[in-house]
Amino acid sequence: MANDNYPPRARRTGGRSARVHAAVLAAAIEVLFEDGFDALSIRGVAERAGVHESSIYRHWGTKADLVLDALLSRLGQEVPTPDTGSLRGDLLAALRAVMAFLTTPLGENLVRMALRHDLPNLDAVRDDYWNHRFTLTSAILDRAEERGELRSGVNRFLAIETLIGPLYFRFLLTSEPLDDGVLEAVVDLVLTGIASEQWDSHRSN
Amino acid sequence: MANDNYPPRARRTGGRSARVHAAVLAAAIEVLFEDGFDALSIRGVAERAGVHESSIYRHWGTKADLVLDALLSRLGQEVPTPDTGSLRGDLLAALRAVMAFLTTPLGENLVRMALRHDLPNLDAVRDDYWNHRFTLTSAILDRAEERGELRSGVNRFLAIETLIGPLYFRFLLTSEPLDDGVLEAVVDLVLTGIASEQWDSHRSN
DNA sequence: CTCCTAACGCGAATCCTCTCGCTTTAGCAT
DNA sequence: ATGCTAAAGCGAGAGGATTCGCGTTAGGAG
Repeated sequence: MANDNYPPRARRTGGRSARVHAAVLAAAIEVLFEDGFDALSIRGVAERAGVHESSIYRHWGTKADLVLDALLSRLGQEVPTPDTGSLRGDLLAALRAVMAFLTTPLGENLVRMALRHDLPNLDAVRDDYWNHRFTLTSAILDRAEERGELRSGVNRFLAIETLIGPLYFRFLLTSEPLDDGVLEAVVDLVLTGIASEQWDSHRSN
Repeated sequence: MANDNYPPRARRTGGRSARVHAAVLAAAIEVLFEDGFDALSIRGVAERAGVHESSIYRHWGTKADLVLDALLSRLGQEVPTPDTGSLRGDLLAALRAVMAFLTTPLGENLVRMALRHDLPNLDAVRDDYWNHRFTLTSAILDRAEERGELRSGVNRFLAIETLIGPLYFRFLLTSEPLDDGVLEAVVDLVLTGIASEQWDSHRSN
């Protein structure tokens, strides 16, 4: 491969391509929210978008990739990170926001897509997302520490995982309802736990 | 429907049917562990089992149902519930057992199947499983309470969820490694949390 | 030992996913 | 405007899931 860098011909991202791209994503979201992932067929999306099937396969390769991209294209609005003035209030509000997101068609579909392990490019996206979310949630703990509400040296990562974990556990694996009482209980449990110096051996923050 | 209860003709569960049934499940497990769920085809399983494709469809209906049944048929050995003498030791051992199970082909496949929401009969199976597991794990807390290591009134359900949740969260949604240090940290966090009387408002055990 | 019929074997047919090679349209650089 | 060619349209085709109707085999009850 002596000459690998030909002058790369200009990609065509505007005009027809952009139109097709947008129409397909919009149609995919529609079908997905109406009928669900299993019932979504590429042919159906193609027809609804007024586009040929093979165009979809050329651009996205597989049904899963298409749906993932469609969902991500809608992930504009963040799950908010609140500032209520107290650590407990902030954590509770944050968990409520997660719960609200999960009970959304977008949220539920996104989480279920994130569970797949057959999408090579998904790993990077997922890691980015969680890093972002952990950073945002860490701010809650930072503020509490500045306020003197939380001692220093608390491993944010583990604390946040212990808050979020039970929530996703219920949502994904259990038929138990996800009510507000559970959120409060988990918050109080973790709050007490991280307040103790017994936990200092697990810093590694 | 005046006469709904005909004398039900005897089902044929022995002989050839039993042979076919067993051969299919065995073949399904083999293919599943060798090639994974996506690569498993009904035709392949049928051929390996020396059985006709339509027999599989008649008995199981869908690929997902077949795989679920095959996995459940192997779920003989329980995840052990240890008795180390201390609450911390028991909980740690229990989480280690869960982790060990998850890193097993059987365990991982089973969990991923449990996430599906397109299997109508799965819900009951899953609920049974978790009830069973929660009962077993509750025994750890019961013993600790008898030993005087744990105050009374602790909501076992929530405590166990908070222990297990972060584990599954990492396993399913994060690329973070699931090492022993995490388990210890979670156990210590929950242990401190449930020891506090601040948590008494969330009994409802 | 003998029926009755449940469960199996067989193959056609439908509906998708996904791939390919070829033709046509239409961005974009000049 | 005009040419180059990326990206879209089109249709054939392989392969797997799932369904059905029909003929055959072999449990199991009497």
